[in-house]
Amino acid sequence: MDRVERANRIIATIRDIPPGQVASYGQVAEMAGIPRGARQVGRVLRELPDDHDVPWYRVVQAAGTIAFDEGSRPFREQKKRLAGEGVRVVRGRIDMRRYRWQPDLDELLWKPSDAWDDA
DNA sequence: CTGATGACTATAG
DNA sequence: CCTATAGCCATCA
Repeated sequence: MDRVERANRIIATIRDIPPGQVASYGQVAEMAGIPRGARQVGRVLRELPDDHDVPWYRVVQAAGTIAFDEGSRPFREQKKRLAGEGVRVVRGRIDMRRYRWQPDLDELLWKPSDAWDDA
């Protein structure tokens, strides 16, 4: 797997994060098939072209904090975009128990009938 | 090859 | 909550 492919998988994973939900750098890496690649995720995001439409703001640190310095331009931008989707940043933190992207749970919520078939 | 660098993370005090 | 420390790993000088 070369650099380009890793980047593509990371980008693809981030695109899959549903609006109103977030994922940590480490989570994105793991889901992209790159264990312990949190820093690589940050690198990819940092190197995206200016015009991209990747939902970068849905990626936050594992603790629920925004990776940029509080008060910085990107920090405010990210907080603003998240707020636009209903993700609140309270006292500098996002409640991960509530907003963390959980693919398994999403599936249950989206097509519950399938999961209940055998009942 | 070596060392420095991060949009990172986990743990300990 | 904060700092320090130690892992982590691709990339670059």
